Amino acid sequence: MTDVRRRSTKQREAVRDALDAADGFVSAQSLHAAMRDGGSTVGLATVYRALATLETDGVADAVQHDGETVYRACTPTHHHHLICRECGRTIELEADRIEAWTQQVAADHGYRDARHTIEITGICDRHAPGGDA
Amino acid sequence: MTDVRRRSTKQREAVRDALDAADGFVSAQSLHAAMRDGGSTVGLATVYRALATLETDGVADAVQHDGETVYRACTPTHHHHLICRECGRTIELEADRIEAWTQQVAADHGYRDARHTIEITGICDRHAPGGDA
DNA sequence: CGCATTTTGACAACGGTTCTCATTCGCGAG
DNA sequence: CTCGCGAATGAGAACCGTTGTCAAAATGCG
Repeated sequence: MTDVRRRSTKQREAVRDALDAADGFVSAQSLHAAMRDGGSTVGLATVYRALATLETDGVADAVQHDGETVYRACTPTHHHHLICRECGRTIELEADRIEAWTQQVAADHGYRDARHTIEITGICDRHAPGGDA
Repeated sequence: MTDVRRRSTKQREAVRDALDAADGFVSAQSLHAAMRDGGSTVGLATVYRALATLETDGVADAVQHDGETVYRACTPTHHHHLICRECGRTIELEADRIEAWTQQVAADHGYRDARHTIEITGICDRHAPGGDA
């Protein structure tokens, strides 16, 4: 399952570079825009495809955000995110306890090959307490 | 924040009923189809709106599934889900430890009003181990 | 080099969700 | 009970992110 026949193309590399250069999470569209802005002529569909393969390869991290799929170059270690609902500032979290817990829970119920998604959102301290609903 | 001016309409009740009657998670579209199938004339947009308010009211649970938002009548207590990737069979989970952990982590980083999303997926034991990738 | 195969790019098509807006309905006031 | 205001509805268009199509170009192996 890991030996996917895959050619190396400059487009895919370009997407990967752009993703590395991006600060936090970016959507396929904005990444495409940024690339085009930087002189690249890569097509939108290609960006989508590249991002998908990048995720499959474990190089990119995909998260659903408000109906949009946002990607991010991810560190090799498994982690989760703490995201500010106001500004999108993201902090990476690692918690072995939680990893263990999810595996345990899945196993307890007879579920194999457990994966999990954990996202914590909040309002970070850079925002005045009275400013929002 | 909890006193949203809200009228009670038969449409919303119908949606709520339909959601209660549904087995597991259902999309707005399929719920609408089921309702129409059952003689209701509620519009699709209304189903979307009702589902949204239902979620706001804590009566329904929304989960993203493959680009679709699926809803489910949920128990009043906060919980998460363990979902089979093969058949969609769902088990509700409750874990105070995890709740506490998320709050703690958010607070540690100066994030207020923390919310979280936790989904665990796996392959449940009703499926033969050798059948899939 | 030559060929089989993969990948690309432009754009159409798709699907889910949201918006628009005139009409209807709920519900409190009189 | 009736009136009236504003929320809720419904039909369909509009939106938007994403995926499919398909001919042309690129890749890499022999």
